[in-house]
Amino acid sequence: MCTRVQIPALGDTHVTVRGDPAHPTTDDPVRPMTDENAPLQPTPRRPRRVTAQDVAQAAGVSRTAVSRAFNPDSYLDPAKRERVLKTALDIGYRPNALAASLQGTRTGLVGVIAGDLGSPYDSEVLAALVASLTRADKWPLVLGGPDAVTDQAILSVLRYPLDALIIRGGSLGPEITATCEKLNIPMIFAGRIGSNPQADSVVCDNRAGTTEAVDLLLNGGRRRFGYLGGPANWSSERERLAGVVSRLAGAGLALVAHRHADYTFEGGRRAARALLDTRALDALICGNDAMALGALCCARHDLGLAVPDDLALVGFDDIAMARWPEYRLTTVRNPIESTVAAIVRLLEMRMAHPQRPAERVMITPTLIARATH
Amino acid sequence: MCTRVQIPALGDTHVTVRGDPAHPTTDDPVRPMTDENAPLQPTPRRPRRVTAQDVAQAAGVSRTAVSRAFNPDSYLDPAKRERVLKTALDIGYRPNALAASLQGTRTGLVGVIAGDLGSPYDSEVLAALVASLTRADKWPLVLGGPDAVTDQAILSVLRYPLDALIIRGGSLGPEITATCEKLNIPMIFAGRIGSNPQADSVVCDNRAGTTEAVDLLLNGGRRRFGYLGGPANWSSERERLAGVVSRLAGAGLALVAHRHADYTFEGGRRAARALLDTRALDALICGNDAMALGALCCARHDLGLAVPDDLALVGFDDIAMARWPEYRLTTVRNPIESTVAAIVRLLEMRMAHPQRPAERVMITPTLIARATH
DNA sequence: TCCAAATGTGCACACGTGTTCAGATACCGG
DNA sequence: CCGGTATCTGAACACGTGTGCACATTTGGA
Repeated sequence: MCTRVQIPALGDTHVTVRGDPAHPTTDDPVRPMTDENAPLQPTPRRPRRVTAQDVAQAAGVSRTAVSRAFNPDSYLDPAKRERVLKTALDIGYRPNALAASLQGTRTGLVGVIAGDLGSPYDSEVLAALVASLTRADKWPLVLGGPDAVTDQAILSVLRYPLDALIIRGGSLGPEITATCEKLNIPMIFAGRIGSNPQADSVVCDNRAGTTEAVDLLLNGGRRRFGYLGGPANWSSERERLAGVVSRLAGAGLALVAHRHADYTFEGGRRAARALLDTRALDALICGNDAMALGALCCARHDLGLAVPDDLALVGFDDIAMARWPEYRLTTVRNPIESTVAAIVRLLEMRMAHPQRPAERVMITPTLIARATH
Repeated sequence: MCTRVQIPALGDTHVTVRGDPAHPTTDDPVRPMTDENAPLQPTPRRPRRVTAQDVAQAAGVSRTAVSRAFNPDSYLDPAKRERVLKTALDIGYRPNALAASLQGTRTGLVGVIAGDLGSPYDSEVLAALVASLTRADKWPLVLGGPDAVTDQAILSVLRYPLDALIIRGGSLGPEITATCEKLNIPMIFAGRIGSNPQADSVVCDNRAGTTEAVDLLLNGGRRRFGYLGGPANWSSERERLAGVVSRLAGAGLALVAHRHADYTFEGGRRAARALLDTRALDALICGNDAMALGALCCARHDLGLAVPDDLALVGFDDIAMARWPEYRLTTVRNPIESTVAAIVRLLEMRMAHPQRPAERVMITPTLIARATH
């Protein structure tokens, strides 16, 4: 009953505002019946939004003038423009970016595929990326979370006319890539070699990173190396491993032990246990910091090893916690700021020159020596 | 002159594109000239997208049929539907969700204001929220990062017809709230009392949380309490403080010391130093876990205090690191899963019943006793 | 005073989609 | 074979915006 009264009221403003979409009133006789099974109607339509037409009417100008008032490039009498903007503010009008995008303008929407967001490093990157995109007037449509980044989900998000798609984490089926290309949505890969080399990408020089780590430990006199990596099928992971192996080979050494886990603290802790139980190692290099911290925890608490005396430990990424006094983890910094800056730069270049050849930015990691080596 | 030439050329391909996307060749005679001052043209238009019309042409059906093929509610001959979907897949067509939303359908876009994303708890909540929204077929437009959530940014994002706006962190100017209401965009507040009580909100029972923490410490024989809080103007912060103060008062006690910091590890560490230097406390309650960990670090390393023997320490939130063996922080869990579930539920209810009265969900935190009390 | 140039404005179209409505086609009983 | 009905389909409109083009108005100079 209450709603009955309210809806015509709404419809009333509705009617006066526009020409005459008399829908609501025509529907009314039916409403009382449908009210009960309201849940049945699948999705109630979005309530009407204030439009440029409304502003025009309120300000006594043409709709065109309203449009021009909001676009600095178009000409409009300054006084009139001010008046329009004033009344727009009053009645709470915002130009509908979606309707505008039908004209061929950019949408400003950028898809961001963020992976499972489980690891602290991923979270830090996402935070920095979101902040940078916001500053660059690009609005990130974020896809992420454990098991949430399915092909289905990506296809759904591709229904929106995105200016670009940033892939950082998660893997992309080939049909997704193909769809993107057909839809003319440029892709920017970050963190892993782009599966198709004709897309922009930002990659870390993973080999150089772990090579440097091995060097540090060799100089420290370590000889019996272990490696604790992430999922073996990730290309970045393979590169990190390759850096370790090849540098060791250069010194006439080979890995004593070697294992893959899931890039998490707990996973690292468990895998480290299996790796260290034999006490055959004096150095352990980890594929990321979360696992390195897990390994550190394992060494200290589960096995009673002294770090770095009994065991040297090096991580990868340099997450915030690696700096914390409890850990002071020696690690290879995978610099977030430069990575994000590179992504945004590639994005802006791509927007400005859609046809330019793909660029690949290589980020050089730096060794951060702290207290675990 | 150059632009003069280019515009007809563009218009030309534009027309022919339907059948023949001959862009490059037609443009070619002009390109060499425009290439030089290409940066001058402000924003090149978004390249054309495959449309339903293209599919219709390719499949030899009407555009209407294509539309129907993608909407299960509309009727279409099954064989024809299949053929349409097939060719759509071939040429990589996806219905344009934005154009569709002009019809009044929901956009599926949800704004998420995530605050500065500095704290681990915020990141964890964001990750969980993004994942849940993805599963609920809602696509989050995330705004966050230090200094990135300005009123200007929020107004920008309001140009998109959002189905709803989720505010968790950051503060909202009153004019933003007003604009949202005028635009008919429902708001859902999480983590703090909604500034306007007629909006949906999910709040944690902060008072109950810190009350329970004080109880635990009182039972443990502590008497000289300190409190280390976050920014004093946050309502959630005030409630946590109030819980401490009032429970202490109930026991005939008062806070010995009391300080505000910025909710970060380092901030907590510094503030704890100032707070603990006098050694007048035997219990310290912190407004969140990050600061509690900082305080723990300070107690152990900077001051050489034994925790919990010299000092009991309790945090708030229960972030992942609180569980780590290095810390084993006793804390008040601010449950992420229930919070996010509540947000999504409120969102779905609001979508289904736009006119329903505002609901406020209270989340009850639970004390997690670990090793610092 | 008159004309050309400059300035300001509104009409009308386009964008890509969902949906209504009337018309076309197939089916079936008489 | 005919008429009625159920099934299927395409033309046309609406959604909210940007913009080219033509027209209206003002300005300046001779």
